[in-house]
Amino acid sequence: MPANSPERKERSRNAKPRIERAALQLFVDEGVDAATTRQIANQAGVSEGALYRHYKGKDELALALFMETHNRLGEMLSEALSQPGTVEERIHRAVLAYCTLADKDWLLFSFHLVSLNRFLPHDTRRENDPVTRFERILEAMIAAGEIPEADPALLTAMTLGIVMQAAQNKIYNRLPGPFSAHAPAFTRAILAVLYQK
Amino acid sequence: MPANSPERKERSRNAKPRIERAALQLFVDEGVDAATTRQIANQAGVSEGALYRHYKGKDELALALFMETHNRLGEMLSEALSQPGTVEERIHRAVLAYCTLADKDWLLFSFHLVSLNRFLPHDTRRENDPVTRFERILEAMIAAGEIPEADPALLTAMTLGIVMQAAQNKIYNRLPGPFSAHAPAFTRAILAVLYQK
DNA sequence: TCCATTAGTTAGTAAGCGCTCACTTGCAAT
DNA sequence: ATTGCAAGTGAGCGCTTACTAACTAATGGA
Repeated sequence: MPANSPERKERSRNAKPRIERAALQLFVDEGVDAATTRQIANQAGVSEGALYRHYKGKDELALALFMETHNRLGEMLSEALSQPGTVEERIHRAVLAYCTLADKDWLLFSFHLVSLNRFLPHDTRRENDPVTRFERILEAMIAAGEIPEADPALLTAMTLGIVMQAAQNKIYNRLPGPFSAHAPAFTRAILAVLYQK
Repeated sequence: MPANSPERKERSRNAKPRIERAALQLFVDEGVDAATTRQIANQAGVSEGALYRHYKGKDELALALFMETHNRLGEMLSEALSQPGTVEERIHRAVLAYCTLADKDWLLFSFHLVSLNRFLPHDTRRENDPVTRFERILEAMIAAGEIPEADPALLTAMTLGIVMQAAQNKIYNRLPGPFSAHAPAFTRAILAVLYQK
């Protein structure tokens, strides 16, 4: 043991991103409640207190990570669908945007998907979340006679389900490869449902 | 205060079902982890210890409630799909079975749906769960030439998504009325995806 | 009627949790 | 060099939680 290196303490830098990645992994694997702040800190190679330099607490951390995807998703969907073009083109743009977002950071995306039940309030009608926005677009398409008459809420559920359940199954390792590889299939399936009968 | 009724202790009967209903409600509303044993007992009008007469602990209670739906679902799906008939008839039977199960006890069904992420292990290939069973049926249909060639895993995800996302949206009060009211629409949409292009 | 068994109650405990706080460290501006 | 501040540390605190144990009440068959 050299006398000139007496117990150097290793102090870590860039704690914030390391905490976020560790938290995401644990939140997805164990669930937000089951993942403890100590686990997160250990996994991040950081002390527990560091978490509270950047977030008010565990809940705020989880919410911030969720909202990162949620807000971005809302924007991307709105933009993809409101741009001009045929129904086919607009749907395809939306599907592609969703898939690309998923592939860009699969862990962050997974967390959003498995946490929807926790963060979306169960009763109130939200006005601006991705689902509601999508429903409004379908309503407009029906009103414009671009797709056949149908219940917009039901159409929304079914078509979103096509893509979202596929993502769920990918989390369970039921679908290999990048998610966007299936984008054309999703688009075709959605159109088949929209134009059905 | 009458002297002949000195502090009658009200002891409750039928604790087990009362505990189960209270637990379901709290599990769905707050999440399994957030719902405490005390909350469950209070909501059930029962003492906390009563829970442990019937279940080893909170986790076992939650798992039992989940499995009640999960196993039954596997059976119903298998039966509906393996009975003889056209593809249309078999799919419609399966959809109807799912919807009927949902309507018969919506709370129990909701709990199953929102808890899939907690109870389905994330990595292993399960051999006999409802999703895998459904995928095998689709494989067989493709092999028999009853539906066009396609990736069975992807078809499974997309078609299940049609119904399951609709159920999710019903939990969020986005779809009014009984769930089975939409069964014909589900069947049509699924067939549109299966026969697509 | 008696007693064995099941079902429900109550008070309590140990463990684990999120979070705080006094402290240290490195960097940037002066 | 000096200093101010943002960032990181980790022991420990207060509180909640799931669970237990000793007890009591009801049930039903011999």
